[in-house]
Amino acid sequence: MDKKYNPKEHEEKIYKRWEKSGFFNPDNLKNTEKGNYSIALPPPNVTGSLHMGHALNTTIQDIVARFKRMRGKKVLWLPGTDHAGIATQNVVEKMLQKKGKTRHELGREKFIEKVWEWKEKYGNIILDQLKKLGASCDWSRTRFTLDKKYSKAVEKTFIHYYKKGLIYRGPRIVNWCPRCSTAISDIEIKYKEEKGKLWYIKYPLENKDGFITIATTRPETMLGDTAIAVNPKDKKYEKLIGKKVILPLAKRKIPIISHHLVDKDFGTGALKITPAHDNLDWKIGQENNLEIINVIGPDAKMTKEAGKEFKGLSVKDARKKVVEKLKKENYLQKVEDYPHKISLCDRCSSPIEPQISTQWFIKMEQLAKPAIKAVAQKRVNLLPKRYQRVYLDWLENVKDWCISRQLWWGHRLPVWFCENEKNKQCFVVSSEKPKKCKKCGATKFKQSNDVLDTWFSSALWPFATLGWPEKTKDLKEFYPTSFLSTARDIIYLWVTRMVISGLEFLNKIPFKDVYFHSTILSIDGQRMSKSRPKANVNPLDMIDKYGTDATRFGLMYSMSFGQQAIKFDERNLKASRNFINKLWNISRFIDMQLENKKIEIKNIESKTLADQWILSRLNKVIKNTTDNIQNFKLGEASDELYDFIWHEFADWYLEISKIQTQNPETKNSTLKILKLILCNIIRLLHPFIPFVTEVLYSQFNPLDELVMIAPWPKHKKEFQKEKIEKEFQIIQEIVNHIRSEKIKHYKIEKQEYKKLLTQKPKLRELIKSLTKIELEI
RNA sequence: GGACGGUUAGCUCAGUUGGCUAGAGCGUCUCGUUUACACCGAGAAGGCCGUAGGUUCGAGUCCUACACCGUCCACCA
Repeated sequence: MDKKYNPKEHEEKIYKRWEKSGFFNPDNLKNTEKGNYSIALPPPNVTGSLHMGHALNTTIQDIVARFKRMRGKKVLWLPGTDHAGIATQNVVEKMLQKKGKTRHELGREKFIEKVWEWKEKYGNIILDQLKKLGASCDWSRTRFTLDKKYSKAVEKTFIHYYKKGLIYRGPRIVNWCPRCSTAISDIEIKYKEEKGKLWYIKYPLENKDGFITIATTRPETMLGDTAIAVNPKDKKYEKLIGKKVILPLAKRKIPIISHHLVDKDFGTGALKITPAHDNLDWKIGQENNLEIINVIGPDAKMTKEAGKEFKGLSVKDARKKVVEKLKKENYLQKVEDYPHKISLCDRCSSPIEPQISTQWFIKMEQLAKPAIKAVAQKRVNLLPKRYQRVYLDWLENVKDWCISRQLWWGHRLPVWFCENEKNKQCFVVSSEKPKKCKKCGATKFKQSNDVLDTWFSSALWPFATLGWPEKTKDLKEFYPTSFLSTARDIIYLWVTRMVISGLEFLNKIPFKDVYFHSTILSIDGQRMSKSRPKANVNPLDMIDKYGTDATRFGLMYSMSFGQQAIKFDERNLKASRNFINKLWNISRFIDMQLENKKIEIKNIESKTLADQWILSRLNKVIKNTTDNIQNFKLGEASDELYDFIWHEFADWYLEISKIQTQNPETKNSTLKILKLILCNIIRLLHPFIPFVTEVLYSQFNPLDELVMIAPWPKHKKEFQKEKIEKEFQIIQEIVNHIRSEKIKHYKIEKQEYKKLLTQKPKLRELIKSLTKIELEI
């Protein structure tokens, strides 16, 4: 064995050995009478490249998968990727842009071809990166959300909801991203604080002197105002309700109405209503039958409704011009600085323009109910516990979900519009092109141009990957899945919707335990992002520098169960690399001690206090590690293993073993115990640091066996002895004391210590050997 | 505005049901090449456990308020 462990020499070879063994595929596992255990890998986007979050999440899942495999479960960890509608389309569009082309020039079919080409070339990079992390996924079952079978499942789902009356279509105000030119759902928006202004604008009252002042952050939208609203309880405006004002610039007459949602304490307490470009205004507009005037188009430019002089201007320019004119015409009362949040597209960071557009929605209230129940009744176990509240709060107040997107890359809606001059709104919902429309008699059809929200298909991941809607063997064996590990920022986007669809289509929860892991931040406490390359740590660089095992262990070592964020500290990886090297050298030492002798770990005799102590400690550690992994407390488990192996086994027992092997009476029993402990810790560590433990396992097992499927250590209670541990602690205390005081002669004072050393005179010898000091009792 | 996290050694973090003489890794300092390991060993220094109250024989741990940092939610125009 080399003096140092060099990960690069082993990792690739070991991974190939695992793949060759076939044991990533549950069908090849033997002795799996303990039942099935399945995990669906949260599918990374095809556009994704490995970041720290993936490294963390993959490690967590791999530890659980390997642990369960060693515990005799038939483990399936199913991998795959997500087509990631907007994200992927954007990437390919950008690529085309560099060549000076747009997707529209190419046309839909050609463009989709291009995206597929891109996907074939780059889409699996991330999966290869997961392999570098040691992921024990069954790659033979890899799925993609746009696979033919998967797409069938998506279609079936849509048709099912439609037939149930849960899907409807209609004009609504939606979050419109002008850059992606599509609608997006409420949860695909992010917010950014901006130093804005609050403009106070006077709206003159009709036929009267005087005016009502409103405050707005978006003066350009006033061109589309169709009312002013005040709170019905607001006394200062009481008498004005029902009156009319003249809208400045446009010179339209618009009514003053009342609505309880108007905050009388904000601004002047009067709110201008632009139903076409604001959520609240839309709502108030609907309830009051207000006219809708679209002044901003889907391209974020002013429309002709905005008036001749504004038409074609960008929102920004229109704002400038509107403000100038208001000032000139003396409508502007004042301007205040006003920091506020603007909404941005989560994918491309363009400002969202609320727009009225015809979209498809799914009614959520009824669907949410069983999903609420499942978690409230703990059939789905969300961990850490506090996230149950987060999950429930959202579902209890859930809004309808806009599922249509004006993109090309994705699952096209199984909706066929009738090509009929008279009725352009008539359509048939069907997986195949229909022959004839029963409603309007049309025989010619055109499929809807919209595709479904990416998350609509992701919602089916736990079962569509297993072959649903067909009743496959896999579905029967591995659904519901056992465990989901994911980031908490997709609770709403993904987790809730998987629970909903699992219950709707299979009448069973999609997973038993859900663990929301910590978010990895850079060491300055900021989110890692591409815009700050220095703070953004690439896991592959870490693997290169410290090896995969150290990267994995370092992540686990920095983690603790409930915590929300981890400030990534490279020092933990370094410490882990050193720990792995320590393990390597412990093994090397034992290997040398064994002198190629075949020592069977049978009939263990513990002849000394140290023997009994280390066996007691080992068994306690086996128990705790097992419990901790079972409860997903992987940080706690790795901490304990680190401490036990380094500071108990190596620092104490190994040193004592050097003395014990000098004595023919204790030599053999000591060697046996050394080997026994080592074999156990190799197994306990395997889920965490799979590569080095596999190498070491081969070193001590000449047979071509893999630790990957070796049985998990059993906790033997009879070895665990409190009294022995206490006695050994006394020895440690005495030795530590002697060392710290650097004394040459030591007199034992404590009665308890005297008693022990009188009872067991050999311990005096031991202390002497460890400290080279004569004891006086 | 609401909800949830965090605040413990110079840095990054552990501290279960209240018993702590508050721990680890890194860093600093002092020794050290002895049957594995200098990616090592032995040791040392370093803490009013965010602030202020309260409960208790006893509080880092429980309660209340506040401050700062962070995350999520909301129809703050």
